[in-house]
Amino acid sequence: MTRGLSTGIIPPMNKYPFTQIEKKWQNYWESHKTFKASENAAVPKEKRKYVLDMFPYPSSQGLHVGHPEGYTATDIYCRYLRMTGHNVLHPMGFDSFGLPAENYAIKTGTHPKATTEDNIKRFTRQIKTLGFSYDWDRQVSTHTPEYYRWTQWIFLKLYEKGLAYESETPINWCPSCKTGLANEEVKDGKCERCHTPVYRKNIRQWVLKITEYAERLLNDIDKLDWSDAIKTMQRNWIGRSEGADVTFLVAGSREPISVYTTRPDTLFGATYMVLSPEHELVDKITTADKKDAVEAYRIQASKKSDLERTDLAKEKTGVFTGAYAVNPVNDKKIPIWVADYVLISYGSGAIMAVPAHDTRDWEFAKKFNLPIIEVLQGGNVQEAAHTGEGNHVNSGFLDGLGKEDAIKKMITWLEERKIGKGTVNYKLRDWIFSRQRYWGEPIPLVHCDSCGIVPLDEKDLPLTLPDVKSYTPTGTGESPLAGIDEWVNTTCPKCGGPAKRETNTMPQWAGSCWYYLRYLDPHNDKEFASRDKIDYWMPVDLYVGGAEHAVLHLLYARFWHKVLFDIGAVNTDEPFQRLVNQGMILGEGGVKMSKSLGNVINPDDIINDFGADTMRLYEMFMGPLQVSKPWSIKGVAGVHRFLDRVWRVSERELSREQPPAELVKLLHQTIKKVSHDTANLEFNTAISQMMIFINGIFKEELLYTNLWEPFVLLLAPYAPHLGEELWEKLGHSETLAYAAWPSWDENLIKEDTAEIVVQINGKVRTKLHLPAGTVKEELEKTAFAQERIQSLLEGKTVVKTIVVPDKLVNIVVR
RNA sequence: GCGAGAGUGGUGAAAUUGGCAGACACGCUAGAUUUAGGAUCUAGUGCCAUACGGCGUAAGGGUUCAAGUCCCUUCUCUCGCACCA
Repeated sequence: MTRGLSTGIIPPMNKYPFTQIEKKWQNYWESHKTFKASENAAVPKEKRKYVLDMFPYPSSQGLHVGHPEGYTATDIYCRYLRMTGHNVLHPMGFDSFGLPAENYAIKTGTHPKATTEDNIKRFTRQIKTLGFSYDWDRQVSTHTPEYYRWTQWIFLKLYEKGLAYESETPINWCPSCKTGLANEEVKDGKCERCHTPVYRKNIRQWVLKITEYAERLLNDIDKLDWSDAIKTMQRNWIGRSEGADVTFLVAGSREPISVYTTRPDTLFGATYMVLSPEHELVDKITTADKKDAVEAYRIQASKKSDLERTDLAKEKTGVFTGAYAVNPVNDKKIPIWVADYVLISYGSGAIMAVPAHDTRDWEFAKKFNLPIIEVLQGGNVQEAAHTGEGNHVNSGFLDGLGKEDAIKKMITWLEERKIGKGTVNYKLRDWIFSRQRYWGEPIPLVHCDSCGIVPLDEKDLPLTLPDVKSYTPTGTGESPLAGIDEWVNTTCPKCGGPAKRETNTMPQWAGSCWYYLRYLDPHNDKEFASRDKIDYWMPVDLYVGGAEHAVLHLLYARFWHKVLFDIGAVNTDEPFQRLVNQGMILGEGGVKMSKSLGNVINPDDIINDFGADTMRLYEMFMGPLQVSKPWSIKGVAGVHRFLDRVWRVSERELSREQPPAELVKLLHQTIKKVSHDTANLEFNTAISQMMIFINGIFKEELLYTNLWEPFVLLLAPYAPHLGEELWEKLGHSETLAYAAWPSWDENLIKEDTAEIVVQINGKVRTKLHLPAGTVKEELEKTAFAQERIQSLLEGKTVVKTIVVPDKLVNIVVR
């Protein structure tokens, strides 16, 4: 027996044979296909539920304790739904393209497919040992050609709609992963995956026009039943702002420069302009004598990583181009500078600087001695930028106006003269969609010398990944696919002439953008999913997963779904109606679980020592699903003790007699509480109530069937193996997975006596036990009649008395 | 800096609408049992006080008969964004 070695503590003696029980029922469910879902037309729409887990990346580390948290929550909920008469779709699959398998391939030469499929096997086994009620016949893995055929198909639709384009603009380059990254994959200027600082690099990229959907992605957030935290994050990420584009002309050359500003009303205070170092006009406008200085500055700026560029924000840098622009409102000549505090990627990459009322411009102006002109009253602009409200001054036709009016008036003025217009801007940028790596979906396009870019014909999908000799990225901006001549060289689908395949692959997010649709019809080889099945199940009723996907996966998937909606392929414009983010499970003591701290818990060990039911129950008992909470092996043992007690109770002699009224009441209270809490995903308090129930009947010698049968059904979604075993012990031959959920009788729950708290000035002085429903007058009378109350009231004046039936009497005295 | 969320015993936490703060569990204390037990059972366990009683939900203020819950100020922590013009 090696039991106990793995978790480091000796587990309680195995009083209930969880190992055998769990194996037995897992086999039963699998062989009976107990949880197979089908599209039964007789079930009305509101009784169909699609409950989805975020599918895992099958890493080589296997499952960690964070995975079962969300999976257990949805599993309990699904089992509850089935027992309450719902048709439930609950699938699982794998997000199986990704860098770790490829990096491993570079190191060892093992094909990522082999690693990935081994890991999938391991994950599947681990997930199955937890007894989740997935319909495994619907499992999908995004790396299989049967799956990515349709990922490519959707890409072609995006391309057809003009939502995919090639671009050479600078992108975030991770030198360690040797690939470009989307903005969403950069955190604090570092690669989200490997924490290497990223820098900007010009690479030919495929980009998806997510910005075209920015407004809808923003507005439709309101329709979603998601946490405010995630909704706010998405809104901030989209970052809508209203303002104006204003065109300045370069003095002399009359070259137009467009700037975006949210404060066109401060135009009279614009004392200089700034172009970002990457701005295309820099070369054109820089005067001969400044060429060297400007060029040096641009080179210096381009070498900075994003991290350096933002971290060194305290000290503004910049260089004068020698050129001047004309401020269109007053025809004043203002100098044009180049500075890296202006970003090429936002607005037009150029700004009008209003140092009096913008902190960044103020700092810059102070450093380089540029004029500061106050146009809003209320501060001392020589001392600090005044960014608050104020009436306009020094602003010609805007003088005396407040912010709102002045903005409106200025926009009208600009529009009349055709030198500007009101516009909306977004922080959201287009989604850089190609990766210079091997292990991803090939992009189904070819480059033809005579026809240009030509999409593959749908019937030629999937375009499969060829085998390569070396997985090492070239690092020059081409994927390892570029080295496979026989794959790269092809013929043009349009003209039949020689052509080259696109060698970039799709980012990992591609497959997860639509997997919830493939579950609906995973074996369909005619369509990505049949419309009937989409109509039957969509949208997803409940989606549970970690908050780390707040702006990546969840925004991308919403975008693709809207595109699919627009081409008439799906029935809803949002995929995930309700979203719940589970909290993180921390190590003992509240620190993060990490390999370096050696505090990572392997679910296999817990299952070996305590059983899957204990593992499930413990993770739900720790606290509310949505919050982070620390692991405690003592807590695991405590929950195991509870299940052990349940088992021991079940071994008592069964009695068909009517149980004592007190216990019937306890049962009905328990049914009510567990029903309510399970429906609301408040599993921790539901478990507490079941513990209270067991504590209540534990003292009895007999086990009353009338109490036990309903309780077993309540427990079953939480501890399904034990539930089935106890159900069988009660003489049932069929699974309880579809047994009717117990109902409660409100009359049996009612207490017949109420404990009434008697307070004086809000402090509890005594308690009364009176029949429930006793009228106010009677309560008040009884309260005042109490000896203790009488003595405490001596010498005091009663100001008033508040009576809450069945709750309290509060006597206010002076 | 901006945005969002959270602060309750020794620990994880609970508390429909403002109505007995701390359910349930861990840990701890004492006892029972001796069946190898770190198993099981019983009782106790917010803090101060021998007691009467008092004090307690980050701190301070407010509304109210009554506040963990509502309002204001401050502090701390977590998460997200971060020169977004």
